[in-house]
Amino acid sequence: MTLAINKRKTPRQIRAQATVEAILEASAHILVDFGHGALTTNKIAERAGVSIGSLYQYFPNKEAVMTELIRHKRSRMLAAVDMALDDTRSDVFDTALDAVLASIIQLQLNWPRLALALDQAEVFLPLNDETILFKVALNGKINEVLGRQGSKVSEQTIQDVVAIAKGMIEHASLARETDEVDLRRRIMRAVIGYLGR
Amino acid sequence: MTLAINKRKTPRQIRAQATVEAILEASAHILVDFGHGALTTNKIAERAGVSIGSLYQYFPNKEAVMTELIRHKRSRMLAAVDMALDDTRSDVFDTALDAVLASIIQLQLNWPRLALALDQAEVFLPLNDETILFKVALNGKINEVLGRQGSKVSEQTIQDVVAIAKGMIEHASLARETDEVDLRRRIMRAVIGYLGR
Amino acid sequence: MTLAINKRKTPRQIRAQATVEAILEASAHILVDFGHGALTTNKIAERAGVSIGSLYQYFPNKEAVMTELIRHKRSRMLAAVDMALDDTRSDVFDTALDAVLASIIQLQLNWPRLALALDQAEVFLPLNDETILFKVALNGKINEVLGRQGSKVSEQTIQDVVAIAKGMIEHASLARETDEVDLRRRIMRAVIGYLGR
Amino acid sequence: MTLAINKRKTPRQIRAQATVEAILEASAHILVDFGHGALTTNKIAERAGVSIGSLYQYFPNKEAVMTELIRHKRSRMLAAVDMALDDTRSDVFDTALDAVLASIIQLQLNWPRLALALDQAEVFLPLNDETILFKVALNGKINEVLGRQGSKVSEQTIQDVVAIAKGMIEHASLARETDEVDLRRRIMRAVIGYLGR
DNA sequence: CATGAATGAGACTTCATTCAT
DNA sequence: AATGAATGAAGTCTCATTCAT
Repeated sequence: MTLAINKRKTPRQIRAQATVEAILEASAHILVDFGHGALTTNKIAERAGVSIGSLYQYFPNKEAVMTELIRHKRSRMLAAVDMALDDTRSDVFDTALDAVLASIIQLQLNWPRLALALDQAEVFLPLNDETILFKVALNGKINEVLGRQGSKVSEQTIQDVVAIAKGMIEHASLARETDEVDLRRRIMRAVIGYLGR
Repeated sequence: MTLAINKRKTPRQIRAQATVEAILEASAHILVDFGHGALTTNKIAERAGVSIGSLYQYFPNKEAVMTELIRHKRSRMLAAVDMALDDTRSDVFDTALDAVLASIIQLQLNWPRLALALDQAEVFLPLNDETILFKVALNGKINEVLGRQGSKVSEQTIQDVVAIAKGMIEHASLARETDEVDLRRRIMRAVIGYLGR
Repeated sequence: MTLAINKRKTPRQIRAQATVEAILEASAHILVDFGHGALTTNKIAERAGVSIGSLYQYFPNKEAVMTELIRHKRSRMLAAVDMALDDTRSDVFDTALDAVLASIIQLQLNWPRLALALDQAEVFLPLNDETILFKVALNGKINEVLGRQGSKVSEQTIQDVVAIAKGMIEHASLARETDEVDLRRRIMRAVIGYLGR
Repeated sequence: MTLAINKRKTPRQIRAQATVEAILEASAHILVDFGHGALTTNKIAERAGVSIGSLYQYFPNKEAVMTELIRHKRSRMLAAVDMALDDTRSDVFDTALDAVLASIIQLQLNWPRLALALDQAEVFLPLNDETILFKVALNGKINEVLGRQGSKVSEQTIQDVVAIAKGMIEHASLARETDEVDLRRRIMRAVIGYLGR
């Protein structure tokens, strides 16, 4: 039992992993193509090429699928921000912020419909521990970026910066903007303006 | 005309008008108390103290109830902005912007749950003519405010300002902020910063 | 009370009569334009320019409206047959049959959709006394026509002749035939052939 | 292909096939026992000993159940006519017509109420491709029968023969006739008389 | 484990009919 | 009488979930 923990995945586990991913991918596609209202467990299973019974083998209920989708999105976002921070050779504030914004924007504008759908779904889900943890983690990273500016920033400031960026990125998604560079420039302007130089 | 599109029948008697209002009020309460997922026509009718048949006498379907709710919210918002602009004796930019923000914030923080629920619902509804008209009208008013600053502003700028304010207000709603004055101050800072002096 | 029975209709009665007729006419139009499935009491009242309450003033229920429509159709049919028989100067069998068929065909092909709809409705209604009386009356008249042929005819023969004519006329309705003369000729052929000269 | 049009899902397991048959049988029984107006999806499912969900697993809507019933009836009719034609050793016209009539009459008088109900339902359904194909197929077979008479017959003649037979058989159904032999004799008389030797 | 048939609560909606005004 | 607002039983259909095979 315990011995197996760190062992390479058995074929069974590999297949299970593939099934889970097929289900998540199918869900994302349905959200993108037909919207939230068309996301039913039967359609997900069908599109994933899996039986409905199998879906319930891996997810206790429909909400769990959505939750997992959101979890993935959050992971990608945190990872993207981390990578942006690592990539940033200089510790210059502007460069770091720019890099972080670029990574987030890219994430959102890549599949704007999916991103918007997940944004919506997030509101449906109860404000659970996981959500709080994510926000704490993200705010921590943003804090790190803003810290490079020199002065200390308050929690409120961090939240405001996130709110500003989120508002502008979501609007860009809805407006089907595609010019990521321009969007980033405008968000930079808003954030820096807000921070008051 | 436009108003009648989603109506099945225009109430002629006072009683009918009361029924329509009861339905809308009940819908708002359910949204606030239990959220979007609990909003069913039967529950609405029950809470409104009205038969399900009466609901369908005045609304062709469930979506129409939501639409009407959104329509009301938009009307209130435009009216509030108008009033803010009228009230502003001076033509000073800052004062006008402050007044407009105050009125909008007040609307949103008054019933934050309802406002958030309607924000969500708005995304579900297709971007129909009515939505476009509302955005044009709102942007026009914001343009008027920003114009008092002296220089001309682009459509993009207007949209960005709206996006910034919307993002910050929605975040405040979610965070259950209650200090409207502070929120307004921070939004002012972001907007003025974005506009660049 | 009793004194009034034979008096000229009062204005009130005249208005009532007009309402009843408006209702029946509206029903016929709806049947013709939208079919049986679209015939609802509210639509009837609306199209008749009458309130739903008034409809129920004159008809105890929806079925009664249909029944009255069928009653009218039957009256027209019996009257048409009577007239055809009266008009026929000669007592020659062929001429009489031809005249009767002409009148019935004309009735059916005039508003084929209404006629078909009423044919259908007839089957829905229970086989009541009125229906039996109508059939007896019609068969009596057909018997009279067939009698002019010389020999006596059985009840079975009468029914068969009616069935043949009804089958052919209904098919002509469905097939949207318009050549009444040709249809009559073919029915004559079938009936005379059946009677065996 | 054509068969699948109104099907939601083709049953793969024996259990599923049984469900579909139970639904159709229940529908037929309800039509026979209570008539068209009592045929509701809930009653069908209940009588079939199946959940309402199962009904909708195999039929997209209520109309599809009726359609399938009619489809079955048509299949039985075409098969019966084919068998009658095959059985008829001699190519004598009278014998062939007699055999065909016998098979059709037998079908209709077997469950007269069901047959009548389906006749009615047929009129409700739009004259779709399937209906046209059926009529063409049936007329083709009748043409074959009539052709054995020697002379060529027109399309009009075929239709008239079908209309005569249909009219008489339906009347026999309604009149609860049970003497199939006599009915066949009378129809033969009408058809042969119409054809005029 | 996988499959997919089956389930059934419950959502939306219609429409014949009633009744206060 | 006329009006039309209101009623609510009942019908159609969906979809998350279970369970026998």
